[in-house]
Amino acid sequence: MDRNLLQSEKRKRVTIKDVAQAAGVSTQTVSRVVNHFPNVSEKTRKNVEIVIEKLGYLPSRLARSLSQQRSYTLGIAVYDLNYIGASRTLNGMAEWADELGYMLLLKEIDDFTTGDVDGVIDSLLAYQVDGILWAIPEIGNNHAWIQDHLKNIPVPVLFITIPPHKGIPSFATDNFRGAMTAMQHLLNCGRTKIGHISGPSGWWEAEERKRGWRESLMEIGYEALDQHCVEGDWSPVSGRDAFCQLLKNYPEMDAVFVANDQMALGVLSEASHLAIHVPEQLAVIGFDGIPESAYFYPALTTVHQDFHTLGGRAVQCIVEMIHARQENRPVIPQSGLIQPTLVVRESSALV
Amino acid sequence: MDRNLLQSEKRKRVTIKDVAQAAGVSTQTVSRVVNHFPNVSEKTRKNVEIVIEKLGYLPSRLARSLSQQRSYTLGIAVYDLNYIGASRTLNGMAEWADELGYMLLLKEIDDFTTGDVDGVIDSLLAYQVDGILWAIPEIGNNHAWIQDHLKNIPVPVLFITIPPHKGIPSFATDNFRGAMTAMQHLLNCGRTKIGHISGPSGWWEAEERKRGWRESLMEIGYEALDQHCVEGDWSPVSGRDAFCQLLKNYPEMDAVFVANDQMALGVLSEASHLAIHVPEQLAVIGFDGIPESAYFYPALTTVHQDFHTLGGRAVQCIVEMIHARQENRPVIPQSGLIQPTLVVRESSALV
DNA sequence: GTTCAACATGTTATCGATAACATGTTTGAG
DNA sequence: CTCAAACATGTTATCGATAACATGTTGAAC
Repeated sequence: MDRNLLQSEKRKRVTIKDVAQAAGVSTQTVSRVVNHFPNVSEKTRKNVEIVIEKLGYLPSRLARSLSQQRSYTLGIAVYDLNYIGASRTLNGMAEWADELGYMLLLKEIDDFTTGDVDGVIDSLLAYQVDGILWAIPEIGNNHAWIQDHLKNIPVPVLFITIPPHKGIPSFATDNFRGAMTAMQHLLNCGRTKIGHISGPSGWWEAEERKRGWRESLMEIGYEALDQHCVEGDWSPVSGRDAFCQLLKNYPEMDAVFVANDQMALGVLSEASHLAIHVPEQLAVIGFDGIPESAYFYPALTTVHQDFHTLGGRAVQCIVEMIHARQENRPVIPQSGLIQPTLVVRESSALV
Repeated sequence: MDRNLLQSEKRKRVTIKDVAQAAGVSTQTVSRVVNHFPNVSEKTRKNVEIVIEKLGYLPSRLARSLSQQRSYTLGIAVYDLNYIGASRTLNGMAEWADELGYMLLLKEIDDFTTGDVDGVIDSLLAYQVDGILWAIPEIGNNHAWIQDHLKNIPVPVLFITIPPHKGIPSFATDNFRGAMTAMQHLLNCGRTKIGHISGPSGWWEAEERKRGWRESLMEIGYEALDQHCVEGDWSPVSGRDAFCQLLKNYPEMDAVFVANDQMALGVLSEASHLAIHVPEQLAVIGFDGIPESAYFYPALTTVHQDFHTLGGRAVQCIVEMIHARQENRPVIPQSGLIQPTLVVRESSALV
């Protein structure tokens, strides 16, 4: 019964030709009307518009892309949408892309260690994206290919969450500064025996946060010992496990700086089981500022990064690059570091 | 200095013509090689492949889409990527889209109450998507347009997280059954005075969960009173506020079924502040099964929905619909309800 | 040695739009 | 009244590929 309903749409798409014919003008004139060109008489314009409305004509962006050699489409390569950072960044991108009249072509990759990076780029380029936003975390030197391949990519590429390289446009949160701020806060609270639970080694973000931990300790003359830092994989479980290890390595620890909120949650949970009082016995501070963190027990002090803005800025930036190239202006690679902000809550009260 | 590097790519894209010329064959032959058609001599094929490799030829999917009248692209309309469900669903979609050779064209909309739904659809159709996945929550009857417009959409549309309608393909989690399971569990634990914190009224998901709450109580002869349910907006804050209200409305309450984990987190947090012991005095159960919930304090019992599978199934389903239409087979609208699973943790232990 | 199928390849038209160029029509200055 | 600029519109070529059709070659059957 409903077959009818679902099949009836087999009819052909209304094209510019149909409109032209129905309106008794050339396709070019229709095109002019659609694109709001000047030099179309008011009468013709009205007439064409009426026909367009009547036929329900929808210009094919595809055809336009082909003839104009640009698609008003941005290619987005993301690593793992399950990661809150990725989805929020994407959220910011979507908003601005919409604002600026671009569509997003999404490609999620699950394993960024393999070399099929080219495959991803190619599949985006095949769709003629006008620019590429590369939001894959930099781990180790999996960006080695950048140097090799960038010059072969015919559209602007902007990297998200990679360290600033000379001449390579990128946006990222200032992880190092964020970490320093967090540590400063702990020190201000009177803690000095501060352990660290880091993200997976090799990840730039993890390294930077760890560096913040290390350097802030060194600044005040303390040494950041290797065994005072245990590595997690960003997940709550790993945070808990790392915490257990850390307790062994560093029993006198009075604070712990955890590289993200989810692992911090694992820490809080375990601390509670072990009857370790937070913040009295142990101050805990996280990173990311996920909305849940305000309701952890106790409420988590954290370094809040503004993913939404990050994504938004990235889109604005790459669109600017695209326009520059379009108009044959030189494309000046810009890099931006977004400053995160410290959100102080219960888990790090004064001693 | 790096201007050079970033501008050097101005050179033209390598097209099928370039390859044809360089290989001394017609474009058609190149096309045949690229698409692995039979009836190409081994010698020619090898030769062409070598030229392709040498020139770095990348077929334009755009051109192909235009001539084939299909784009191997799926349009995705999502509501709010910040919502964990949306991003995880998208994750599942991306995985399967990749698997099946489709790209995702993403459109996020922020306000689904306004009538510019057509605008979103049109912008997807303009890009000639082969099918549309509509992952916008159904609130109230904002789907009224479905009946009116579906027949005008020239590609298959599949709805995610809307109630099954006759003849309209959709996928969703079985919220009602999930809620029933949750309630059953609480009842098994010996709780009978069960309150509910619902999602925003009008949301189908919220209504279904609430219905599960109501009906399971009625089944055993209890009445679900209006004041025993307070509405939240899915956020932790709202969960906390609703909980406070609920405590007033229903002081003797011994369990609360919360419509999502984030609001449940708000409840746990407040309970802890008020020194209400969970689960001894109050059992708490959530919905969604976000990974953090295992580390809440206490660990949260919850109804886990498999967003990833939901997204994946949706993509598989719409691709099947697309193929059916392509081959002029009748498109039989399928609807699927994905069953969620109960995850029992500390927050709901036996009395 | 024909003849026809199977194979290999090339030609032309087409997808839906726009760019570039061409043509015809006003209109106003002189 | 003439002429050129300004305006309105149409024609043709093009974007990069593929479908449909056309042609040429080979080889096996009779």
